[in-house]
Amino acid sequence: MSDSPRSENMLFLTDEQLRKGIEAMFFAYRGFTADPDRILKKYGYGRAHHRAIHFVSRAPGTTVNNLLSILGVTKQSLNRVLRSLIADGLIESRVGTRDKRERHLYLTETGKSLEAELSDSQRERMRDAYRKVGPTAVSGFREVLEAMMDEDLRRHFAPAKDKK
Amino acid sequence: MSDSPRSENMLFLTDEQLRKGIEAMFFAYRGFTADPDRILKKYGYGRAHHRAIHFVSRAPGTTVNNLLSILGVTKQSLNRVLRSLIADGLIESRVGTRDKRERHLYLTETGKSLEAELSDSQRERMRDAYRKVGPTAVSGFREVLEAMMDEDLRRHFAPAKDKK
DNA sequence: CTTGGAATGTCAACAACACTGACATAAAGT
DNA sequence: ACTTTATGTCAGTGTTGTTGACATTCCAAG
Repeated sequence: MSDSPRSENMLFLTDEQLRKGIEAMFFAYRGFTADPDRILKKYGYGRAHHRAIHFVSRAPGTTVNNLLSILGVTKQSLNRVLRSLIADGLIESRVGTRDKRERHLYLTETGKSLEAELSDSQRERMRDAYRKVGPTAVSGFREVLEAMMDEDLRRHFAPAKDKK
Repeated sequence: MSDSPRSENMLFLTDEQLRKGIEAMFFAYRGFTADPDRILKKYGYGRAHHRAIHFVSRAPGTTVNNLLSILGVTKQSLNRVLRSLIADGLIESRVGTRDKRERHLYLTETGKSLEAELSDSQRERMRDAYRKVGPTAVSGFREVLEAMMDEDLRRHFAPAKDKK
């Protein structure tokens, strides 16, 4: 391998290419959060509320502790957000039946409707982007994202991926 | 095309697939910023400082106004960050020669060294992810990201892409 | 030349949301 | 009984966004 047969395949690993990837990530994430941010502002909420709503919607009945480990914030920080969502009637907190220390979280009808409004807007942007580039690019996109996550995050993300 | 030959190619546009893409974006971005965040904390800086340093490094001599339109924040917000970076001797602000209202920004040697430390760590993560998935996936990744940006952001991002 | 507006940047005050630390309560496990 | 776990709360702090007010500089119309 004197002439390094792989070298032509490694051009995407130059510092310049990587810098472009970094900036693309920055700008894309901004675009990605722009629509929900606009909607949230109407209701006086922020991104933290969106994340809580999203993951409660994805896993109804989840506990506060579950949410904490997924979101990776402190309980004080999460609690401030949950308190306002519960007070406003978007999230319902039920004391656990088996373990009464736990609080299980559910979206109310109002909560579901905000969740739908938020995820519709975000899905629409993602759908537009996906449609533009086609399934092959999308699959590459997902591969890179998963490779970029921390290992412990991947666990939360795709727990049922081994059914291949 | 009575049986819709494209339908099998549209499976990646289901709500479930889109939701997964949304979450992947969330988790990947967190991993993406984790390393720089750790480094920045050592010096008492935050993400805003990173962004300022990054774009000053990319375009030395840029003006505050330029930076504002790229970063999409208010000038007051940027100014606080710039002030501390200038006070700490990481960025140098030179009054414009042609237009004395403008301030042109440059990294000092100290600034360059922090920039290198930050971008090295971020590039390393991106390089690892890229290596894992290969050039085809990377190209798809970049395509989706660019499609997901806002149009006005894409302008800042790839101004010299027409040399095809 | 002067005056007034536009562009550029700075300072001050405030809000959102993350953090740490300390503490309270209730329930479960040993 | 004692410890651990799950949750919630209070107080304080830091980063980063916001708006408002203001200073400086440039430029162009009178």
